[in-house]
Amino acid sequence: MDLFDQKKENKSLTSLIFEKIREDILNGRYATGDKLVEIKLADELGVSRTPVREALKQLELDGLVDNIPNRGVVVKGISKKDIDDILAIRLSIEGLVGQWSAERILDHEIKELEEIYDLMEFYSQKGDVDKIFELNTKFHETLYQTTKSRYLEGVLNDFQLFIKTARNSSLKSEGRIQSALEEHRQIVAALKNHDVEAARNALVNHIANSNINIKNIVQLEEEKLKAEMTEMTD
Amino acid sequence: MDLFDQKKENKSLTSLIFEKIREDILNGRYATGDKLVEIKLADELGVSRTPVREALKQLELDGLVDNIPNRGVVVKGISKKDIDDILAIRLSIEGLVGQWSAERILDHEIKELEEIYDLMEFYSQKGDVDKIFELNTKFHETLYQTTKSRYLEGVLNDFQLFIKTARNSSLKSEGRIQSALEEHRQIVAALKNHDVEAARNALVNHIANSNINIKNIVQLEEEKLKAEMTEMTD
DNA sequence: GTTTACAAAATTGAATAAGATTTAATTTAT
DNA sequence: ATAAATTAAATCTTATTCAATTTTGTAAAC
Repeated sequence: MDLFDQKKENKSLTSLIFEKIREDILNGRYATGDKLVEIKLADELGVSRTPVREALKQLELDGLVDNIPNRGVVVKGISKKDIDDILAIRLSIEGLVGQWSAERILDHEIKELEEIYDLMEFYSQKGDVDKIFELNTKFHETLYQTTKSRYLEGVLNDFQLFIKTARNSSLKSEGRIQSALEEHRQIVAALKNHDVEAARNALVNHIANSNINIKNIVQLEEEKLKAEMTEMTD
Repeated sequence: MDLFDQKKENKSLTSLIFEKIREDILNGRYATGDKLVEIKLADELGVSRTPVREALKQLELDGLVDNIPNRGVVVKGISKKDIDDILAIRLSIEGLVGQWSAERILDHEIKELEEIYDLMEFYSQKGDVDKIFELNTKFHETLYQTTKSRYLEGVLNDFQLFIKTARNSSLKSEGRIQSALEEHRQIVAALKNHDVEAARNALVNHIANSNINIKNIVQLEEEKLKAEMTEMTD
């Protein structure tokens, strides 16, 4: 595989492989229960076992795989229950994001959020969903940065990544992009005024709405999957 | 070093080394900015470079060290600001712990918490502070388990570990053990009744008090340190 | 005295080999 | 057919090697 021929951005092979496998798990290429064999992955990626092992050890810490000593690693992945859990935890933290961000955000960060907002508006008019996905993720990542808390940022970035697929499908549902845009607008406005309470409310409101939407989508997709399954056996 | 002569509990060398170095960082044996050289650590621990490398990669993901490609890893550690951050985040999540625990706790888990509580009471009468530290950590770990949420559990266990030192010193302050015991009692009582609101309140109250205490201790210790520093230069 | 240049040393990154250990699968013996 | 023994497969760990990169030490140049 030529993915790793020229190393990018001064990153180690290990971290590239880590991100690749993580992506493959979160995108569903590897399903829960799949066994990840070091030498297979190494051959597949065209590297030696060493960086693969290191990446797998990191994935273990990330909770995406189980590493049973002397037996190897199996994929854990993200279940529907996991998504529910993450959404609830996220909801109970995002108020703090609003508070800290309103207190600590810098002028250039406000500008950055405004730019992302404008771009989202632009691409929503063009109907470019992929760009919107990307910008939506970036909006929240940038927001997390403004809190100046590496722990808050770390936890929420992880969560965001874990539920990425569900989040993206949810944005496709009727009218969600428009409402999300309006919610983003309110968040930015509150932050611009450094209004702690307004920022808290705007963020909690946004995440609560997002959660409802994501849960609906996950539910729908599960039912669709079930219908397909019964169709198969009929 | 004979720490790793006979491997414990079916754990890999890598994870033992990971825990050892993490412990050394959190206990202050390695200070922020210290460089961790693979071969030195390997010699020190009497193992080869490979498991040390894997452990360091895990520590990087844990946020306790920075890994700069081709330059090595340096210790990040936990600053006073980090502790403040973690306390605030913890406070905003623990309500959820109360809720989920009250909804999902099993009978045998209630018994387990009661036993830990009884033991803490016993050792507090004996004045065995180390045992109390241990039991206090165990109480909260057990509590996190009862939520049946691997993410909530994971995040909070990490946080608890990161602020372990501060938490322990805080328990030493006058009367804190007694008040903490009373708060634990209220938590268990609420959980036993599966009373969601009461559990939320009891937990938020406990964590809020704990936070105040920890902040005071951290503040005091910092001032003491500063006083010593100026004493040196006088 | 400070800076610059360059070679040497040290460290990490990655690959590979090899033996030990553990687990899983297969065969053999009863 | 079950139990025991053997074989096979995969991981764990050590060890060695080479390349790439950074750091250090030294000397020349300003």
